[in-house]
Amino acid sequence: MRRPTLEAVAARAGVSRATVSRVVNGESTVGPRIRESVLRAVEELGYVPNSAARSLVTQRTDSIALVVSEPPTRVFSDDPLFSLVVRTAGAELERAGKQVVLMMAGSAEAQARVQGYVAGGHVDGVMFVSMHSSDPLPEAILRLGVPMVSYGRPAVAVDIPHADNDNAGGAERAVAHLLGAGRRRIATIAGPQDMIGGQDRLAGYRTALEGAGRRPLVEAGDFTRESGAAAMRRLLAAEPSVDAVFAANDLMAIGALQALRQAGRGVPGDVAVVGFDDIEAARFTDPPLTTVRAPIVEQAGAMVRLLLTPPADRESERVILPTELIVRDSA
Amino acid sequence: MRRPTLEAVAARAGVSRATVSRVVNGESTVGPRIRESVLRAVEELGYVPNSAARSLVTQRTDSIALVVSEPPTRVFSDDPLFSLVVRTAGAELERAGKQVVLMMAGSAEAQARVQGYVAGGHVDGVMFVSMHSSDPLPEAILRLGVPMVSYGRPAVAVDIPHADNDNAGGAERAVAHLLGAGRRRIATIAGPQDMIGGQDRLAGYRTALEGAGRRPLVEAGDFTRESGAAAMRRLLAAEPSVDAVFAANDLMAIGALQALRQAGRGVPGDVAVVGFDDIEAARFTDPPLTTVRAPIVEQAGAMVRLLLTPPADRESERVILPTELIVRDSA
DNA sequence: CTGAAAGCGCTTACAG
DNA sequence: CTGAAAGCGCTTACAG
Repeated sequence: MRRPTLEAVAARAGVSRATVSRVVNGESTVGPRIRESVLRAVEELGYVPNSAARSLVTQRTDSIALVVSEPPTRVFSDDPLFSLVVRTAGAELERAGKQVVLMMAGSAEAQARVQGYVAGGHVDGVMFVSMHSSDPLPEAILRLGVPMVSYGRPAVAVDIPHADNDNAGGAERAVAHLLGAGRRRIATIAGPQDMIGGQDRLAGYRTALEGAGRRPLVEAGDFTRESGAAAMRRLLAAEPSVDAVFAANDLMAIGALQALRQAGRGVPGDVAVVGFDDIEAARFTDPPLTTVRAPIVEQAGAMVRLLLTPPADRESERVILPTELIVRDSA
Repeated sequence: MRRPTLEAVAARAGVSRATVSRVVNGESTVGPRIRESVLRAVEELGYVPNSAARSLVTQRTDSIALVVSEPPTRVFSDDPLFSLVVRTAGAELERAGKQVVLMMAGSAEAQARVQGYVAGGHVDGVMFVSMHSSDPLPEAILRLGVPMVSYGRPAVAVDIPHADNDNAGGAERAVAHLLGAGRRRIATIAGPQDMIGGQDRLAGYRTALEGAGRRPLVEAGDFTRESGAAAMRRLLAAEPSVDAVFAANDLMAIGALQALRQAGRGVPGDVAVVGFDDIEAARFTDPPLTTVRAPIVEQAGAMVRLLLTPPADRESERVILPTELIVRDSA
């Protein structure tokens, strides 16, 4: 079942291939009669342009790579961040007539594959999600001259247009809330320090605490529930007097909630808990989680728009979205 | 910064384009000296084949479309099923040298786009995730003659190779567990009935209940936490004596847990709750959720292998994976 | 407004 | 084992 070609349509409509091409691509310089009959032939034959042929001559692919740089450990975690970013960006890109090629880049092998793919001219641009500071891809793609953008400020030295949110400010506000409620020993469960989100949220925590003349108390996690629970247990062991904890994301806050419950500590009575992200699960914990809302959907949209806008037309190479404290019952 | 072509490599190595092509594609019929010098030229020039040109002549694309057929309402839900399936399938496909093109098909417009894309010869195969019974795509793609597979038994009349899990059996086992624990009034929060998972899990519930001579009590949800909470409230209002509920997925079970908490009912004391899927969140609820484990990762892997295996070499066109009851504290 | 022709960068029979 | 040549299905100056 061979697909019909331009040639076939031309023959059927009794015109040249050039004319069919013009009609198919919506050029206005074709007479109405002819356009009409070409359209009919296209319809009858069920013609759809062969994209490989088209992209060979136009040097465009209308495809964008969405690169998720997560190591295997986190690949099977169920952080909703990925679904949300991937699906929002995907839908927006599709609306713009672009296709989304999803690429995992969590190992050196996978990174090499991504690089080869981009070098092979498969895509017109690349979007980075969840970048780590050791990621060699941005540098490599910069050399290839392919446009790129990043979800969040890049964790590497390469300067990449990006959409971020005010991670540090959000963290500061969370801690200020805890301080304002009279909490004295405020700990944090920090995220991975090779990621911007992890770094900035920790920085915000430190700023707020130090501004109040208090000493920081930090345990690190890796953004999974499991690691949040483990960090909370360490915190409880190291500093039994802890009466509040700011977790760098909601998943870790959920883990902390569980560890607290198992240790017999009441929330927020004994220990107040604040998360970050405001994922849907935050409304269903017991007690419902106070958290900092990260505008994930908006941020993904902004990133896509950045990539779709030619550099000359961009108002700015970076957009920073505000975060907002959502007070529920856990703090 | 034009990328080097075959031509350039050939010139540099002092051989014909045909020879370079053979070396690049790993054919064994090239003399070692020549191969050596071609490889050197490739290296020096940083040559990477242009995939559009290659696919124009080979008629292959080495790309696979992963079609997620969710309507907007669920697009922004954070069901981890999608991340898991998308990322597992993606990683496996990449390992096989295929690229994954992610496509959302939640509206008629989006469906048309997918169809056009597949018709345009962009992909060698398509994988359906989360299919609804009204989906016109399987039929359309069948006509195009492009190979396809489905995650779960297809919800449409088209016969598609697929990897499924034993949804009905799992549901039966869940209800049997409840019956065995002496529960008398066992309700279910069913999933969408235009999806196979929703249908089969409800069927399993009915089979088990009727086998025990009990009357079914059904409220429907749409697989979101919110809908699970709402269904639980309706159940409580309609039948205050309900002492157990089987939710067709964990997210709805989590919603039910919240509604029960708000209604002052103890779990499992007053009402036992069983979910389905065993997503990571199930281990972090209060109390931890008893649920039926769906082998999501294995199922995604099986689906990929099905697509990658030529029809003639397949042992079967459908693989059904077992489910397992995971007993925690909620039932 | 329409067409003839060149060319995008590869692969693959076909000769030798 | 290697090369000359045709051809994959399009688009786009260039003429007219």
